Amino acid sequence: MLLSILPKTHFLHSSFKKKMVTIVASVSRTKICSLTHLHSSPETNPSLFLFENCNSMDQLKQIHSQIIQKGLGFDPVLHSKIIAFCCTNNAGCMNYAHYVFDRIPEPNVYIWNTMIKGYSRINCPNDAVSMYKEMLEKNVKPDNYTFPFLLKGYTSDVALHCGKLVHAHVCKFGFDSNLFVQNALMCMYSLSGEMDIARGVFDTSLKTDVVTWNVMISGYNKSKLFDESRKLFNAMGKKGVLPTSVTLVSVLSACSKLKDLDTGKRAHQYIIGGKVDHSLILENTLIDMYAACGAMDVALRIFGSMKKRDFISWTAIVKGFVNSGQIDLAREYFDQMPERDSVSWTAMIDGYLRYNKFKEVLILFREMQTEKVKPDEFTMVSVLTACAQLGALEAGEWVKAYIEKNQVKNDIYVANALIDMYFKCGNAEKAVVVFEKMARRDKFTWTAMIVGFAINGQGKEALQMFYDMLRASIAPDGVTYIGVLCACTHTGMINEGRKFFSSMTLDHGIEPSVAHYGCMVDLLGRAGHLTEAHDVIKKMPMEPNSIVWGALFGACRVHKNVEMAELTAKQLLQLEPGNGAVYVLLCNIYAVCSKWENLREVRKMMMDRGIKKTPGCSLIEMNGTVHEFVAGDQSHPQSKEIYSKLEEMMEDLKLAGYLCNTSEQSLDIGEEEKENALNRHSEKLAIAFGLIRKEPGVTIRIVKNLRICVDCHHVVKLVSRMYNREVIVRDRTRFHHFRDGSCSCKDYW
DNA sequence: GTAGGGTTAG
Repeated sequence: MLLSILPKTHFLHSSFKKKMVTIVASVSRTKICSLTHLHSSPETNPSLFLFENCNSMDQLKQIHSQIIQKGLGFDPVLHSKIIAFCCTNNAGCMNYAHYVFDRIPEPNVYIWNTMIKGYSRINCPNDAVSMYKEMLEKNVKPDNYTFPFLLKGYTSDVALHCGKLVHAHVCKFGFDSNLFVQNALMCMYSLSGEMDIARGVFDTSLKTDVVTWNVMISGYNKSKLFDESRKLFNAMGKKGVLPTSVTLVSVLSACSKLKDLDTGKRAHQYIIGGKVDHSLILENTLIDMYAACGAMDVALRIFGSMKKRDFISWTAIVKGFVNSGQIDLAREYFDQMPERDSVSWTAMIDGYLRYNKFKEVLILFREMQTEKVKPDEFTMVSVLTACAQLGALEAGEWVKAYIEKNQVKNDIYVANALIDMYFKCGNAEKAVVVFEKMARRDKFTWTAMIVGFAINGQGKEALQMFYDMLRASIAPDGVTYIGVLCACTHTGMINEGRKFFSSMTLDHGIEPSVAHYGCMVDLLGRAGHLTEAHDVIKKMPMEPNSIVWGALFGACRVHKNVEMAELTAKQLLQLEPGNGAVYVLLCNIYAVCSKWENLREVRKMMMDRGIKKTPGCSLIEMNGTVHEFVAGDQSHPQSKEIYSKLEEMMEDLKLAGYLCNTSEQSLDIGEEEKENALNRHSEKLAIAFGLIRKEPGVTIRIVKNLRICVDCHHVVKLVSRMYNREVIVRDRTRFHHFRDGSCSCKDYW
């Protein structure tokens, strides 16, 4: 457009140098070119000087127009200069470059290269590829510069799609032994995750330099093959190739992931020895490595001696304290940070998540918003996981809406976390909606669906998912099979469970872990096959842990088998002498079988050993806030109302024929007292609170830390019918969906 | 006349 309205060019002026000075003065307020510069210049093509200080497209266009005015419009060197500016300068514009390019009758390979480089630089690999193709069509042969420029702009998609073809061209045109081209090829293969091919190029290259090694090491890091990175670092040491700071950054990052303090220290030695340049990035990776390896003293020393720190330095320290379990210290440093980006916030949020401080996660997330830091997809995964753990559906829904409204990157991790959140909040329907909308599904997606259906008592759907997964050619892993076995357990599918247990090894080569044996014991035990379950324990190739024995123990309680319970309890207490739950469960069993003498013994044992039972605790969410109740809790601000509602509720139930089931009460006390204690169970308090505060017809959702007791289970069933209220209780192992007087678990839990 | 490599989080 601009060029078409420019005046026609005339002839070459004799006093060209003088004229150019006038041009410079007139075309721009910025003095592009100084007089001294001009005086010391060659007479041949003085307009080249104009480009030296040009720093905007505006200036470039004016220079261009003057060039045309002066009749230099056909000078190939000046064209190259214009294109080079557009293709390499930050202010450059590729559309303008292409415009000029199209007006060159026969561009040489240098100009083609520059155009390719330009498109790569602005991350338009497809345009770069088009240029390359056009160049071949015009019979211009690529040279050794062409391929590094072309490959530089590749994204992983383009690399996967046409990387190998370009590699073939490299060989065809005879550049496969050019060092720069080889390095570019390796870099391209690393990008598409094809490290084996990258390694092939590396191994066959006759000439290498330190960049070659750096490309390979960072490539292995990209593919999370940190052990290979370390091996290459060792190998380059043996070959006498000196690492640069780039090498060390990659190697230290790998050491951080591998928690390899020894290699990390060796890398550090190069820095101490002054063999490489210091940089902020290098210091940050050093801190990260020491912090990840638990050497917080060294990490802090480096941190303290740094002249300049950025939020990555601070975040590395916060993360280090999180790793070492010092969450309060992590918070102290976090609070002191002069600046925090979303990564810093996520590090702290993730810290709370890892130490099961889920409420703190939500609080911190809210704070993050008041500070106007935009959360990213990593933050969302952590927050959604916390919502899942809390069973906080409202908060989870809010996060989902936030993601959509703020266009946070909705990747496969976020979708997987959403599925998990919905299932752990007892909402299978919405989990399915997320699942169906996903463009890509991985092993974790399918496993989340299988486990999700399983814990929600939808065994058939879980197994259907498993078959769909196999049909989609996604290989299951050990965790997938935990879900499959769990689905069989929760719905009493014993034969299917047996079948899957053997097929996991036979068909998929997955060796059962202790957890899988635990599932089998649970499956058989719950169904009443106590002896067979015990046989599984006896025959398993590894030492049974407390979870395995615990599964059998639970089965003994359900099936009232005192003898095996005692045998199991003995094993359990050997493994975990301080586990209060075992004593409590043993008391329960004695109570169910009215063995009061034994019960008293166990209680005495508990007293002597100072063992306390884990207090039952129930959570209920109200308008995004999580309320927590423990048995007999009176700390809630609405406590009075809650207790009177609870009393009213129990009266209503009694009128409807409810009889208190105190059989599981281990206390050797009077019936009335037992009943009283039962009535104060945390889930009953939470339900009473829910009935007061939640509108009629709104589902009441409760999350309990322990297994729901027989009496509470019975009560909730009646509540669901009498008040026409859907109640969903998530206990330690699974969900109970109560509707119209019955429970999804079919009383099998 | 033009080339290549790096840090933090699931």
